[in-house]
Amino acid sequence: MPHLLLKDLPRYECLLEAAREFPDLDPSAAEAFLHLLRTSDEVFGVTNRNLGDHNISHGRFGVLMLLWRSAQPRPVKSQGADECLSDPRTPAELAQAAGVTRATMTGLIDTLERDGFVRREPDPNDRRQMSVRLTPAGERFLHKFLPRHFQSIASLMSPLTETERKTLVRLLGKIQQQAAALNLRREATLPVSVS
Amino acid sequence: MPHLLLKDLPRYECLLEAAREFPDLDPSAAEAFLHLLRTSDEVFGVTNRNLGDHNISHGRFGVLMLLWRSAQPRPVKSQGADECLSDPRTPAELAQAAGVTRATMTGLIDTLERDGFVRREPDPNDRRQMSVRLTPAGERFLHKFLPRHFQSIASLMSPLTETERKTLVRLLGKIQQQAAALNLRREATLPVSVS
DNA sequence: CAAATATCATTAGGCGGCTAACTGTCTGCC
DNA sequence: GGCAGACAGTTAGCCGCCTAATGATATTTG
Repeated sequence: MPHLLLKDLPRYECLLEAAREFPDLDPSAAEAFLHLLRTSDEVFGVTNRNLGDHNISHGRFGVLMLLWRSAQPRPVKSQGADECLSDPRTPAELAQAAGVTRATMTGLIDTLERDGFVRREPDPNDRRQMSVRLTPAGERFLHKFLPRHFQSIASLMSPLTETERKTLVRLLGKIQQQAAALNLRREATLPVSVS
Repeated sequence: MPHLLLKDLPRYECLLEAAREFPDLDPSAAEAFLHLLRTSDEVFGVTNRNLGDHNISHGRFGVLMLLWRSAQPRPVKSQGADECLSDPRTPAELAQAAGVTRATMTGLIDTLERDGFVRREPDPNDRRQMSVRLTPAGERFLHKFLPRHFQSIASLMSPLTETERKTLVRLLGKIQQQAAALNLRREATLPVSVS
């Protein structure tokens, strides 16, 4: 299920050698970069295989999770301040929460509806909008699948101690912040030169 | 360019709460898992945008890199033991090195050839095989693009010190090994039950 | 030597990303 | 009240990933 390339990562000495030809190449940065993409790809593959056994993809699973969270009755403190996350129900909200375009969400909901996990209902107040909901079958699927999913994640991270996990999250956070900053800077500069 | 979902990660307290309902959920493992996928997706997006400016995708770029490495004259120590990596030339070798299927590689080479970066040539010894080579245009593209690419990577990793980069690579390595082990175990057990 | 098997590249069809363009509906402003 | 613009969802078309099947060619083996 890989989404990107370079199965065999170049050894560090090779990066050093290549850096002689390309002064912009920072070997330790490149090493971290390659390992990050490679590892996440491998991890993605593991969970994707589990999902594949149940004929579901990562994207569809994400939608089900968002809808499931919305469907929870929120027993206590239901009106107390902001909950953990809001309750997306419309395709646009789901797309926003999932980090995907609305067009893509349309496709995901299409297949989920076809497979009976989800139902579209027109919104009585705003006839532009739809309301998407989990069906009982969708809920049954999640209850059956989630324990297995969580076990996979726990197994994947089992080689790391609690401290190491915190360290990993902290380092990843720094990269994430930098990536977001770079993306923002592009969005700020590009639209001027486009069109 | 995201490939997976969950733009807004759940806060740690939410994971703790959810863990009460699902005993299999290990909160720190789930946190690390989500951050890993999210971060790599963001990083992927940054480099993919740079590539997109030049009308090239990550997958195609990987193929060009593999071919470029093959085309290098290897000035010194050219016969001395194993080089950094071997020299894939046929679609099957490229697919193997890139970690995609041969069918996918056919598609990648199709578009690269259409855009003039690559050329297919029949192998005179084995008429089943093709030989894929960089064109001068492909080489020119790499020489123009690589410095920019390396700068992006260096910028992405700039918030991390050398020590932190080593730590990150070490922790990722542990996860990668575990993921590979899980994938292998599946491959060992599944084929028995299949067909 | 011929038949079975393996291997190479490709094709066909599905899925899930994307962008761009379209349709219908609401909103805000004159 | 009516129209311009914003917004929701969809559609169409491209790309890259997959699996499965196909046809051509090598290789192994009886």
